[in-house]
Amino acid sequence: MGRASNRLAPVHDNVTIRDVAARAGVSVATVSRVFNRKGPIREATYLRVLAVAERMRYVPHAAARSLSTRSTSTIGVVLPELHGEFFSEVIRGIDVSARNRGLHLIVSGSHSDRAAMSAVMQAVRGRVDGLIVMSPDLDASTLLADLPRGVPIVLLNAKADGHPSITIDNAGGARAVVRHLAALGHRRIGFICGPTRNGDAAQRRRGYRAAIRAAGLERDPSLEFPGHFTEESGYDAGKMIVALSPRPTAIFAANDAMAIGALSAFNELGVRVPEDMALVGFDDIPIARFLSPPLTTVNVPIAHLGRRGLELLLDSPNGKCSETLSPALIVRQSCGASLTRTRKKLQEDS
Amino acid sequence: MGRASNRLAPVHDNVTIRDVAARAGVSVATVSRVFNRKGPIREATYLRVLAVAERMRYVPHAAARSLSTRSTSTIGVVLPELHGEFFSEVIRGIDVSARNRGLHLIVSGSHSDRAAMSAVMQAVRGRVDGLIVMSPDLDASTLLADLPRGVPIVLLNAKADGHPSITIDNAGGARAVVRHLAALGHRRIGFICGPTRNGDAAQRRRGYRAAIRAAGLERDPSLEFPGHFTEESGYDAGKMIVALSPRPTAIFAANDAMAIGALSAFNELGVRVPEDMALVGFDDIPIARFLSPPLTTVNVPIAHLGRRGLELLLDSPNGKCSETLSPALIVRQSCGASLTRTRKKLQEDS
DNA sequence: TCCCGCACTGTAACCGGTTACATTCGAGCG
DNA sequence: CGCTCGAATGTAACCGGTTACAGTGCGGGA
Repeated sequence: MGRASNRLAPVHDNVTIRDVAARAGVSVATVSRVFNRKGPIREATYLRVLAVAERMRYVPHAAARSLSTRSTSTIGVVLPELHGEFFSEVIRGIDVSARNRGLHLIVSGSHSDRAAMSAVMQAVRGRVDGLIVMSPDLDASTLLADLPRGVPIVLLNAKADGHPSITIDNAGGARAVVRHLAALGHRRIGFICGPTRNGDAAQRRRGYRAAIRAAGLERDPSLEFPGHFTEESGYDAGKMIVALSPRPTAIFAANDAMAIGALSAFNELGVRVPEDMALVGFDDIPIARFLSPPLTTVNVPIAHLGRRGLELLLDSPNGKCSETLSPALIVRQSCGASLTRTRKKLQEDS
Repeated sequence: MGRASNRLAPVHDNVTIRDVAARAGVSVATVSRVFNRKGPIREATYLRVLAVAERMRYVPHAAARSLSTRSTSTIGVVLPELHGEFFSEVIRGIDVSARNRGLHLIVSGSHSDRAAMSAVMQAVRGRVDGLIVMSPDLDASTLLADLPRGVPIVLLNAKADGHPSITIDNAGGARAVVRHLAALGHRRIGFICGPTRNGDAAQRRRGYRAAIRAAGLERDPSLEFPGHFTEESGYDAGKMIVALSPRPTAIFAANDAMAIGALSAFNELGVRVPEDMALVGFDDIPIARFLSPPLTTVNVPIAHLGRRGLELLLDSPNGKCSETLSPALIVRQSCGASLTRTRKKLQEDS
C-alpha cells in the first residue's frame, strides 16, 4: 500500500519505485536500472525486481520521469482544425511513425487567433519534446515569438528561417491543373477559392491566375468563386456556377472538399460531370478516387507530409533543413480527359 | 541565466520558478501563488511578480506541476485507427470540449492486438488524468485488466460493468434500414459486412439478419459480402455484387466508407443508384450528404459521441452511468425512396 | 598476504513545481 | 502598552523518478 493520504477522493495511491525497492530488498537505483536496462545488473536481481514489480503492478510515473530526464516522450501536433480527411491523414501519418519510435502525440486543433496560439505555445514546456505546427492562417514568425526556447519545431506549409519546414508547391500544382484543362480545350475555367487569409489557398489561386495568363486566356474575375475549404462552401459555389451564363466549362476547386461539394450541386441540378462540366480538386484525399466520377486532383502526399515532419523534427534537431514537396496531377475521370480522348478517337475513326 | 550546465547540446535551460522568485525578491511560494491565483497576495506583489516573470519569459514546467499536483491536464484518447472521417469526427468532438475546459489531448491509434493495448495502458500513469477508449475489436474487460488503478476511463461502443460507457444501438439502426428498404418493396437486400471481430460490425449484422427475418424475407447467406470498413473493401464487394445473378436490388453497407466504395464500383460498371440499385450506409459521416446521389444512412452523432464521452469522464468520476444513443435513419436519395414515391404517385395518377 | 580492479549495488542530491505550516507584521482593542 | 488576530509571505518537505558518486565484495596477480 502507498503512503497515507488525507484525500477522501478515491485517489488510490499507486505503488512507487520505492515500494518496489523495499519489497524486492534492493535500492531504488537498482529498480530504476532494471526498468531502463542501464548499467550492470546481476541476472538474478534483474529477474527478482521484475517479478516483484509485476506482482505489485508497478508502473513508472511518466511525469516524474519527465521531470528528471528532461524529456517527455511526446511530441505536440498543432493543426488549424480537425475537420475532414485532410487533417486526419496528417495526424495518421505522424501517428504511425511516432508509434514506431515509441512516442506519444498531443494534438490540438482550431487555433485561428493569435491569443489561442500563444496559449498553446506556453503550455508546451515540460509537456512535449517538440512541436509540429501547421498554421496556414498565421504568420509563422509571430507564433514562434512565444515558443519557449529549447523546444524544437517544424512547420508544415509555412516557412520561417532558422526552423525546418515542409512545404507544398501549391502554385505549381495549380498551374498543372490549369494547363491540363486548357490542353483539353477549355477556355472558361472557373476557380473556387479557399479561405482568404489562408496561405495555401492564396498560393493555389496565384498558380491558377498565372497559368490562366500563361495559357493565353483572359482572366475573368467573375470566374473566381469564394470558398472556405468546406464541402458546404463548394456546394454553394457549385450552385452559383450553374446559374452563371455563359457557364464555365471547367471548374478547379482549391481543395477536394470543395470539389465534392460542387459535384454534389452539379448532380442535384442535372449538370453532368465530366460531360457538361469538367471538375478538378486539390489534395487527393483518400476518398477522391472513390467519388463518382473519380476525382481528378492534385496529389499531396498528406500522410507523408506528417511522417516526414516528425522525421525532420527528430533527426535534425538543429538541422535547418527544409523541404518542398512537388505535388503531382492525378488524372481520373472528373476532368473528362478520357472522354475527350474517346471523342477524338471517334472523330479520327469516322 | 539558469544553473550551470555541462551539456554541450543546445539545451537552453529554461528559467525556473526559483529564478523568478530571486529576481522579484520574493519566495517561490509567492510566485506559485501568483500563477495559480491561490491564497492572499498583495496587489503590488502580484503585479511585480507577473512583470518579472514576463520579462524573464518564465513558463511553468508542466511535468513538475503534474508531479506535485498529481494531475496532468490532459486526457488520453485511444482509437482503433486514425483512418477516415469517422475517427476524425470523434477526435474533433472531444477536442472542442477539451479545449473549453482547458484540457489537452493525447491521441493514439491502431491498437489491434492485446500487447499494443497493454503497452498503452502502462504508459498512462502520470501522463493523463483519464482515458477515452474505443476498442471495438477487443474485449473491454481484458484491456481494463492492465489499466493502472485510479485512472478513470470511459468506453465508447463497448461495455464493461463498473465503468461508464457510451454505446450506439447498432442493431436498432440496422433494423431500421432493412425495414425501410423492405417497405420500398425490396426483396433481395444485400449486406456488406464489417470486420469479422469488430463489435459494432457484428451488432449491425445481427440487426440486419433479424430484420430480414422479421420482414418475412428468406435469409440468403450469399447476399452477405465481406468487408473491412474501408472504401476499398466496399468497392470490391460492389464488383462482386454486380456480377451476381440474380442481383440484389438493394445494398446495405455496414458503414459509409464501404457504401462509398460500392457506389464507386456501381458507377464504374454502369449500375445506376438508386434506379438500378438502392444503397444505404451507416454512420452519416459529414460527406455522406454530399455524395452523388446523397447517401441514405444511419445517423450516428459522431462528434457528440466524443464530446459526451469527455463529459462523462469528467463529470462522473465514479458515476457508473452509461448511455446508449439511438441512431436515426436519414433518408436521402441513394435508397430511391423519393423515386419510389414518384413511381407510386404516377401509378396512382394513371 | 595485500592490493587492484571490476562488477554490482546503495546513498542522496537533484529535476521544478506545490503547499502545510511557521513566521512576520501591522491594525485594533482592552 | 501588551495582546490577539488576520493578511501576507517564507521555509522546507514533499511528488516519484534518475544518476553521479561512493561503497562493497570478490577474483586474480604480485
